[in-house]
Amino acid sequence: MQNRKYHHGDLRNSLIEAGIELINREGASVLSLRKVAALCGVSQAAPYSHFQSKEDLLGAMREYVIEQFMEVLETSIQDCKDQNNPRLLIQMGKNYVMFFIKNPQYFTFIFSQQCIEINLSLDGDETKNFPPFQLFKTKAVPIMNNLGMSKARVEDAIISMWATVHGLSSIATMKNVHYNKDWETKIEDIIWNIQVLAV
Amino acid sequence: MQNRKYHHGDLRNSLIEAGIELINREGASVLSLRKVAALCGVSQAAPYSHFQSKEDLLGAMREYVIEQFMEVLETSIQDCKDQNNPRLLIQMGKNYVMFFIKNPQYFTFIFSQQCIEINLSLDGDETKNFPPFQLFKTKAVPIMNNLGMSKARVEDAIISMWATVHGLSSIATMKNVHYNKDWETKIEDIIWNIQVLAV
DNA sequence: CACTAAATCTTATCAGTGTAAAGATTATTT
DNA sequence: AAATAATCTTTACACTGATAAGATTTAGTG
Repeated sequence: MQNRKYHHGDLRNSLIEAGIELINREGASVLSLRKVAALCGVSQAAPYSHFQSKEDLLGAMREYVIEQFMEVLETSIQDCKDQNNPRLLIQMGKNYVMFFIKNPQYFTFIFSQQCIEINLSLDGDETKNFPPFQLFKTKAVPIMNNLGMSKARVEDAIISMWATVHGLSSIATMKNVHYNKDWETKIEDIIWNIQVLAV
Repeated sequence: MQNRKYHHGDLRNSLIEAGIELINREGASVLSLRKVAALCGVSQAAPYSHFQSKEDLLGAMREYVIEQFMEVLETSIQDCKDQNNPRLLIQMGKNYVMFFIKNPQYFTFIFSQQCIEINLSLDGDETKNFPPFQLFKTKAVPIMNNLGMSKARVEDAIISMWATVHGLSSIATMKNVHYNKDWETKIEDIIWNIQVLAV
């Protein structure tokens, strides 16, 4: 990308992508603004024309990753014929975990900083809700209603299921985890232990 | 703690405790060796007489926290009369989550760096296994065997249950999480959604 | 077109960080 | 008591996030 031009042209996006490349290559803990700038061929202070702070760039990178994440989750919905089958939730959970297994650095990157807004209740403000969870909730509520569950139990079950899938992602992306089976084929069995789905 | 003596006397432990105090006060992301040293009243390079690197000190702090964590889990075992009742597992899970709700900084501190060794399989090397998981496994296996489950299903159920509890801790300790109920009274309901326990 | 204002980038420069080296001080061992 | 080891201080270096002042380019206005 290094051009002799004074103006880069698309520096904002380049910084985001360079940052993500560095995270995948070296990990988020050793990421520096200067490395990102160097990778884009600009000076150390150049990023400050597009981002107020390092945290601001990290926030934009996070949004970028979450968008990719959302695309993966949405395909798992479109691939399902019967939108009322609990299997849809399993498939979403599977794709949830597999996304982080395929991109191990992303899990801690997204969740380590505690800047994510989450509304666990069924009612309440959904505008600022963490999009992946918001999507899961939207799909899970009608399916669980369909199974004749009470509102309170639906809420519990949604939290329970998301916690399982989320925790599984956390565990599977740990560096020194020993598991002698293939996650892709096993995840489904593990998620099936949620009582709701076994009905 | 600041003494006029040249030798501190118990600097190694003081550094660990000061570091943990700073984590609880300001968070792990802004922790520096120099602040920890200053809090102990010693020079910036003094920690290097006891720890090879910052990461080395963080490792010792992590062990310290995990010990506290283990004590909490072990009391939940001793408080249970019937060691074969699945309720024991619920109680462990409850204490697992509540420990992190009471110490919100500890979750990311322990798990964000990926230095934890975990063996998910039922057989294999247990010596270097993450002690809290190792303890959970030891207690869960006989209880689940008692329920007449196959070895494969036991393994799945253990991972499933731990993932739920672990994920619940991750979610509950996020900074901007909105939940209009009391965790302490609700956790149990949520964990009960694991199929095994509902048998 | 010329001129101005805004946007973008560079070059210092700063305080704070982890870490290493060399030396000072105290404790331990012989 | 002397020698050795352990502990701590001082100094120094490279790297970091961030700011300020200035250079360069682009966009907008008459």
